[in-house]
Amino acid sequence: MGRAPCCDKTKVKRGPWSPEEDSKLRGYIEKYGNGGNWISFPLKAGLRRCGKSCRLRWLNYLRPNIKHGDFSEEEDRIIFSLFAAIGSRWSIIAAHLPGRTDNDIKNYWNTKLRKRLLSSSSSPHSSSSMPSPFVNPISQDVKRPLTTIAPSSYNPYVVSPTKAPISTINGFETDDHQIFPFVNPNYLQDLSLSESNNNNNNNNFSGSSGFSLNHNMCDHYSNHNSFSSDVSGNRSEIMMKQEEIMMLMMIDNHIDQRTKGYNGDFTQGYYSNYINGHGDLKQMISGTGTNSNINMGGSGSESASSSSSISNLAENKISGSLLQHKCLPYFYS
DNA sequence: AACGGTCTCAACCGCGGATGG
DNA sequence: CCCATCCGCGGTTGAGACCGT
Repeated sequence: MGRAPCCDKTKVKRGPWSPEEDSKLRGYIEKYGNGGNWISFPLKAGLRRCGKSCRLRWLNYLRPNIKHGDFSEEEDRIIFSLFAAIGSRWSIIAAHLPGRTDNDIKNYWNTKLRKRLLSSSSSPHSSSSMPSPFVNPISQDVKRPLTTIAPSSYNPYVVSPTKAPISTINGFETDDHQIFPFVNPNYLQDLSLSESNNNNNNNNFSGSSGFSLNHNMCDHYSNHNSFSSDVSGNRSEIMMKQEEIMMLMMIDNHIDQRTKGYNGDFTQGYYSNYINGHGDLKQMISGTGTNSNINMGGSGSESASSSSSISNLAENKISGSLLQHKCLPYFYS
């Protein structure tokens, strides 16, 4: 049994609003407000519309101080940062952009920003002024799934005990030189970050500063069982959950900002708590919640001994920045 | 000019959560 | 607690605008 509709669809007008309807809606709200109840609002205001439709029209279009028109670069930057931190929480993102509605931002993301993000990932030297965290110097030298793959169709844990080369797995073709991001929601567990100087771990992708990208996926592919060997010159491929790659975006972005003297607060404590499973990733990145005040100095043997590794990453960006390594994330959807 | 494909964005839909009786 | 109602959100749709041929 489905949910009861909020109103009788046969008795209300649908589709675009006329200037007369707009005027009625605006006039009534300016005079009386919505009366605390959108459902009964149309009757009171003399509109043959669904209450939800009235609410939407008011909030997204008629309400005062709504900003229409192009987004600024600063707004782009804020959207990128917040999306990286919290995902598609459009209402929260909108709260950081006065005059913009969640619907506006959602549309803008879906039609413009996401495409820019994708094109930046396939363009090794993007000239775009927006953050380009997906820029990958070897992006022309990778394979991708040819078409959208259902998440369940790709499961190396079940299908691939023989460690087949990644290029033979569903959808990959050797000669495919394009990149297309997908999101695979299945493999959150396959990736984590840590700060370590242990380069002997085959499941680590180690930057020169001792920063490690731990991944279990490589267990499943004999030709990718060691990222450290791959980064010495050959391509690496890795499956990542969207949230994970967004985290890397944030890291790279913050490292970027640090190199420019930005007074960033995204430092080691966040990593440590993330990799130790102590905190909520979103809270850590967005700086909210109980993990927002984690001290950055580091404590305990591991973090104390590597307290400067994030700084090292910043200072040795060419060798240290994750996304400049030949480690390409694939997205699945 | 005509046509078809693509893009944009206002509007819709249905769900989850909050609230109050 | 349970249930009904409403609100707010995020995903999706589709009409019209735009663009390339």
